[in-house]
Amino acid sequence: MHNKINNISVDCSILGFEDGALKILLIKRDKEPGLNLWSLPGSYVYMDEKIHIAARRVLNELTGIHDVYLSQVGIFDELNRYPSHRVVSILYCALVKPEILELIAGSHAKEVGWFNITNLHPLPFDHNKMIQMSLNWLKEEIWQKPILKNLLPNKFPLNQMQDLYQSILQTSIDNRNLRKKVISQGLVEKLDEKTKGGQQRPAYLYKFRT
Amino acid sequence: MHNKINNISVDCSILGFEDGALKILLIKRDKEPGLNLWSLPGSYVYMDEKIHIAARRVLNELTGIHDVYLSQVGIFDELNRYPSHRVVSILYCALVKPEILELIAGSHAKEVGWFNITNLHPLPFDHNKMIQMSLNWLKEEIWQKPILKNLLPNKFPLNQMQDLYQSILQTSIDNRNLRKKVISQGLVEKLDEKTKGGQQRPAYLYKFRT
DNA sequence: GCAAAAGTGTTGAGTGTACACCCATGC
DNA sequence: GCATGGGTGTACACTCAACACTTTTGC
Repeated sequence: MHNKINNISVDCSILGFEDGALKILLIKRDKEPGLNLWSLPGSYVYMDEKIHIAARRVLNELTGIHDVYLSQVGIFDELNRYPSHRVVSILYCALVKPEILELIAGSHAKEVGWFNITNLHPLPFDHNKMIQMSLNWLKEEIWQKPILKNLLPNKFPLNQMQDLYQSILQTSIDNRNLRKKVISQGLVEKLDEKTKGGQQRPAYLYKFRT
Repeated sequence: MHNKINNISVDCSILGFEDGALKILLIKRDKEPGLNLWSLPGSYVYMDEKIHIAARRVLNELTGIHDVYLSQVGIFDELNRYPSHRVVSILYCALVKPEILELIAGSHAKEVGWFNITNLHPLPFDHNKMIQMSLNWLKEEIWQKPILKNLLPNKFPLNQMQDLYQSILQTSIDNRNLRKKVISQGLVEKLDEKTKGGQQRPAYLYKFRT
């Protein structure tokens, strides 16, 4: 039924944000080539399956979760990118909220782990390049669409949002300017609620509008 | 030698600008499916060929020309987009200067023709969608990169440039504002030369910088 | 009361947009 | 001299970037 197209695959770069740092989800490969190496999750595309469906399938098999933001970011087609034969891979990037992040780590389908995206060790195939492309894609998208919604909790203090911007852009941002911007643009909305349990002054929580 | 990957193809949307209108190059298909229908030029990708090379090959076979601006714009993967079997197609968009435009029309490799991009008749497969995506892509790129360079002659009056902007964006633009913008940004440079042979006041010619 | 993080305003530069008339040439 | 397209300037609104101190809480 589900014949593979063995020249076309998808790979997923699954990003999350925790403890002020961007993380990526890797799996320990359970087959050759690259057995036991940490790598991006991926799969061949089936003959009767649209490509983005294949990407969702990979995500679901891995996490059991459906409502994750997913976007196509590029094509990798180096002739020798995969050792055994020619495989063209379509790269997808998924963004997951912290609420789901823990859940995924606990899944027992495969051995999975969240890795800090900075100073990541070498991965097999062209997976480091793929991650680099995901980050570049994210940098571009960040000002175009309210995409950070998918990396932040439903309620968050603005400073957490600022940390996220800074992690992605790899620069520091003026807090007054950022606050003014996201509020005046109507991107976020202040709630009647504050953080508690912190060691200092509590912060107002915000949520994304729309 | 050159085995086809028969699930992966490229299609090329080749755009030009002439007589104040955007045009697209179509070929009359010389094989089934769609024999004798006008359509985008395309080809399977070979096993030992990168995808963008396949796109250039299509262009070269058709026109004999090498230095054409070419960019990947999207992937088409509807299950039934091609009648006989599953083919995933990568869409490329090429931009050609008027100097080359005539030349291509005269090539005798295949029956080719330039068509006005507005009110284009229905094309086979998903080719109308592809063209639509090319136009959307062009609209986005137009302010990001000095891409119009590839659609205008080497020397051109600013009003011609304005016509091109307007054709692409499908809106009218204030000429003072546009002139100010492209000059102050250093996008174009005034030459010591004017149009001649026109029926009215000659216009200064400009060229793209870089 | 003090350490630590949260929160807040103003100014200047630059950019985008709206808008209407004179200019140079061919005929 | 007139029709045709070529060319020009100003004023306002908005957006962005730079910059440092006060406030609130937990301990």
